Amino acid sequence: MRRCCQVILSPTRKHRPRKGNHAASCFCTAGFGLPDWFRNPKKDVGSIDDDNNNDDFVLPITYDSVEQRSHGGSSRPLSILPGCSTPASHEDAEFEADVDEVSRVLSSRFASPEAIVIAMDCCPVRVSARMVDKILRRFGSDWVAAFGFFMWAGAQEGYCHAAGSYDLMVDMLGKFKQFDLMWGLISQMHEIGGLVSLATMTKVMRRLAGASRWTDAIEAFHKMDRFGVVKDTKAMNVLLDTLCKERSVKRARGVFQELRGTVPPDEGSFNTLVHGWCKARMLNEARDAMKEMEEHGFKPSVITYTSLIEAYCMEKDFQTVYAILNTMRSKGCPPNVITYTIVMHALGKAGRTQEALDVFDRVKRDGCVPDASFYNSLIYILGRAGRLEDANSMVDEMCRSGVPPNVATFNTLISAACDHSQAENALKLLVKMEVQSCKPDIKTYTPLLKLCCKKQWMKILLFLVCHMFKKDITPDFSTYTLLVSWLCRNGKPAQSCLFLEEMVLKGFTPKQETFDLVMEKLDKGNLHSAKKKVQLLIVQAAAAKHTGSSYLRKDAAAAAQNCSVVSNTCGHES
DNA sequence: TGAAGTTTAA
Repeated sequence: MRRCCQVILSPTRKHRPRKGNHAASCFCTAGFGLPDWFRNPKKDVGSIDDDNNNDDFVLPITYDSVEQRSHGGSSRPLSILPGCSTPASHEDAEFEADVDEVSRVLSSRFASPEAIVIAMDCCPVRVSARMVDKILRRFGSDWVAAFGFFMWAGAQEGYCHAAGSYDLMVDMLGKFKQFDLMWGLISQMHEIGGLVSLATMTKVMRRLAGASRWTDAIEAFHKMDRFGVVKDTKAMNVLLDTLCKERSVKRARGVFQELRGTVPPDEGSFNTLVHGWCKARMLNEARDAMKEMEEHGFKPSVITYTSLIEAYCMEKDFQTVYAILNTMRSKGCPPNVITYTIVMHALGKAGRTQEALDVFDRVKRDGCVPDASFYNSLIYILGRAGRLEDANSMVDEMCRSGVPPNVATFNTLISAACDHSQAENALKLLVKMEVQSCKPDIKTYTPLLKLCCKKQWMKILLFLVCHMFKKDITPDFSTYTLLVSWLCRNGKPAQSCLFLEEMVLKGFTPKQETFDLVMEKLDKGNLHSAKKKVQLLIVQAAAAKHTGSSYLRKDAAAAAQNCSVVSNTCGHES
């Protein structure tokens, strides 16, 4: 029997959502909704296992509200459904409608930012800094859409981009390695009138170094006075920190030696270097930097010692760690909550759970006040040791101590619950976040997505993906990679292709092994037409990577039309 | 995000 597995990825004419009823067109008829067990938590979690006779799987194609059809229009369930909130005022409602309208336009794949500018011209919305901010964040993993919108918005009468919006766009172009466009924007900012700040140049330097263009990052520092940004100690420290954090502490030392005659270093400059050497696990150099620090008249501080302690923690040399702690106390530079967090965490990770918990007592004895990160680390250790109840009760202790749990707290708990296959508890925590107005991030979803892939819970996976979109959290490169490979390994190769195509269309270049894995599984499943499509994707991705051009989508969009993992049937074809 | 610490995952 031919099993039909409809996979729709991006909007085609046929599936283009109609205005005003986008929600219903988000999903194919087979239905995606809040799972029953979720509204009825008493139901056995085992029953959420996806019914395998329902393979319809469609990614959300708009960012509009997901419809409430799963509620049957009656009482509102305990819901983390996106789109439930009602705008506070008429103005808010108008804003939300405009944002949805822009999102609808941008969600159709365009060949270039210029094509978006043209398409946007029939979009009657009111541009504001708030809207630009919202759209840039929402399309944070789609630079073509974001930049097209940004150019269009900047050309609207009565509106000028704020410096902060420019910085956001600069950062995004840098994130996607569109450095020519990035520099073009910087020039524009400068010509308009002094909009380039150290904040702007910080993003430039960090993105360049992040792309292993260390020399360009240093060059950017040298030429920043052309844009009216002063090359002072603060600016130098940013460059040093950037180089250290982006795997090039030796270049940082070079820059430091070169600049020392013109830019006076401060305590921060030395601490940055010490930390850089420590992270690179080059302890002799770290100690040398500490000596040099003292020669310059700066005493090593709690920050300096903490960096050193962290390095010995990485070496699992706890004897030296305890010795440094004693030195600190004797020198009148006692460890603080950050120092203790590092030590406790390292002990926990090394499996020395009890010793780690003893640090908690020491902290209290020292009169040191635990903060959220400290508690989060403690929760992580308890979760790792399988003590989930203790981990959860730690949240109560946090609240009692006046330290409210934050995203990382929930993420840690959710991750621990998922690790122990406690899906229901994990999802309850997601609800609790919503109730406590704690905004989830990508790390909130990753363990949940992983669990869904493992268990083949396709409906819940889709539910979560929609929930993410509504919260303006789009999968990043590693999340896409993980979704593709997990689905593949867990018997859902067709669904895996969806994410693979989405990934390529968004301008990410999947790793060769990701392609290889998908091809292998499609081969095994005799999914020949899907295989052809993936072969096309490989070509597209390679072409996009090679040209690095902003027009990569011209091919991608055209290929998507033909290749159509879009509105297509990948069944067994033999 | 960024002079030190916590959460994903290969």
